[in-house]
Amino acid sequence: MNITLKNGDALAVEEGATAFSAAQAISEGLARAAVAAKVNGALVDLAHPLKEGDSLEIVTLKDKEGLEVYRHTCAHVLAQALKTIYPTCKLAIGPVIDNGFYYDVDFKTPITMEDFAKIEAEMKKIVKSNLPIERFTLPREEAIALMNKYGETYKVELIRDLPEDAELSFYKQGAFTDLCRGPHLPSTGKIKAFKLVSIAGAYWRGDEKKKMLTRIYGTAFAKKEEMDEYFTMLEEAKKRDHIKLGKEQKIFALLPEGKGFPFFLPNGMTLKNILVDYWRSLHRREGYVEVQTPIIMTRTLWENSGHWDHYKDNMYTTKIDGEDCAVKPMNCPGGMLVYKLWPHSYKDLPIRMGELGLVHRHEKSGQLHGLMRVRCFTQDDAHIFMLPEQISDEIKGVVRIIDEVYSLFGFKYHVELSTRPEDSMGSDEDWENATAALKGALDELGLPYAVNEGDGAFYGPKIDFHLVDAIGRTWQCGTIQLDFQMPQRFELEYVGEDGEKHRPIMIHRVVFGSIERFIGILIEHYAGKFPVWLSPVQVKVLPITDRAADYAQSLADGMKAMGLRAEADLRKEKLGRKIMDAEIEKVPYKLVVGDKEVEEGTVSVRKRGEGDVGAMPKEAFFALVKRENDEKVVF
RNA sequence: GCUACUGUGGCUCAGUCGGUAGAGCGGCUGAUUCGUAAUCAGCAGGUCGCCGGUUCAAGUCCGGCCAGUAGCUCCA
Repeated sequence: MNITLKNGDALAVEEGATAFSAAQAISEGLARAAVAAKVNGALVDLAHPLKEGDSLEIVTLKDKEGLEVYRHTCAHVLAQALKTIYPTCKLAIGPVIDNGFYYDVDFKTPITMEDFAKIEAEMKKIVKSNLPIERFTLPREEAIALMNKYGETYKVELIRDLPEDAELSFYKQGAFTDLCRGPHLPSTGKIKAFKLVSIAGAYWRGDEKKKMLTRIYGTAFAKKEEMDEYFTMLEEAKKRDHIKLGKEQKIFALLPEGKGFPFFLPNGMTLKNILVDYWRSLHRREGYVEVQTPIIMTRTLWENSGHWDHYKDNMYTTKIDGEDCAVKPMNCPGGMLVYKLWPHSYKDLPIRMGELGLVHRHEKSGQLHGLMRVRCFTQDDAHIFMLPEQISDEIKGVVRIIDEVYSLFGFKYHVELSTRPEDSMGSDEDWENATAALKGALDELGLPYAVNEGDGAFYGPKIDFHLVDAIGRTWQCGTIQLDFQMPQRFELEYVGEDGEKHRPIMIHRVVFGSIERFIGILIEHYAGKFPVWLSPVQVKVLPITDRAADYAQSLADGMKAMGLRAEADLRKEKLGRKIMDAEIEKVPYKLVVGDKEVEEGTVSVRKRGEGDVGAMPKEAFFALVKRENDEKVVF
């Protein structure tokens, strides 16, 4: 019989062939590398039988899905090891995640990371015995009976919650059987490199009202070297931790007196102001105006905007002269009020109204994390009011800005479209139109995107931008949200060409997202080594002796006069010490000046990451730094 | 908020079986004027997160609270 391979070739295989035997027919090497297969597009086990006309793709560890199958099997090996060592533990779920896998387990007595060695040893034993992994299915009642027999009450609950007609598949390796959709490796011996990573509490089914189980995280890689690389990356991420660097480089401070409310120190403020200045000049160029609306406004406003209904748990409230008020968690209602101050003509639209708005949100205490998750932050917000026919151009304009900004910092990014969440307001029709409008703009731009069902804002669907940092982690920053609700609730209007009143369309958008968080991301992205244009101190002048002090100071002053950020280190320390301190501060340029430089009017330049790069006339150096500062050079 | 872990001078950390607190860096003072990652000496600085308990005795053991960290849930 014939099957079609992924590349369109036909392959003749015997009756009763499986994905594995087909792989063998192609080459023994491919069969060895195979971990799973895709038959007619669906990921299946290698033992999956083929029938006439099937299309087949062999999945190896080089494929994302292949690695997932591999890790999933590793999760089962973990589960088997746990059941061997702790026969009374109950298994919940054991899925694959981005960098590995986990298994949620209910232990009679809790375990700790100290037990990992013992568990890993048992896992190694299972891998070494190279147990074949077999799939079988059972009718619902028999499946429940089997899991009850093993005391797996969580699995029983899972089965009961599956749809009536769902196929219940099990995977058996040695004496261990687990409910699982699969697919899996053909045998446990295929696993080469794995490690248990950490342990944490996790609610059964993610519900904080349900029991907390023990989650054991692990990871697995095709080769030991790849795993080592991964752990090296984690170490690197640890070194870049913005909380650590933010403290070392005196960028921000977190104090118990303001839990979740960061203090910005002089260096951090320099950084923040640079970003804000850049943001302002960019938005001026793009035809935005800027407003500032109050931080505290009356409860009635928040009721009108819908925030009171949908967001009040996260809002700080207060009373002023007996009137209920709330601190803004979002800027939009203020923006609506500004729009309504005077009548608008269709000729005025679009109005692009920016606001660097300080918002406060009561996040749960356990959620707070450095600058990444705080209780007050500055959104680089803007509301664009427009005619229906302007939607596409405006969205494209915002996408262009976001692209320009992220590229400036050397970020790559990907895009997601988030649709209507359960807790939301507005008619289905509005939501469909809004979602279609966003989709249309993305399609016209040819931007690839993933759809994130149910993850939109309560007032409208959104396009999210996830940027990828220097070590491959992703962060959600920019969003574009289309909103039919606010204009209705606030009865926004413009007078059209026909002399009639119409309702404008509105989008909310942010580029940085939160400036505070963006700074956190930048710290980790650059590992604290900011490019010249972002560095709080760009140049440090280091006189070797007191005789060069005046010259050093004049150099620093000269650069300051040019709008650069320079300092002279006039301490009575040896040069080595001054260099070390400036290196620790991660200053991009150090200028060593001694008698020779004073006499010649030169500077000896030491560049961050490169060391001594030789002497040059001071004017030449000034021009060089000035250019780097103005060009916003990224490295 | 939940679970686990952590909390010792400004910072990084040591402190054994409960016996009354230690280092380095930083700061201050003095000396040193030196060419590409730590000059030397002296001095000051701590209710060991807070409150309570056990004990002749608590940084150390127990309980509560506060704060932080890793996750869960949520989210920019």
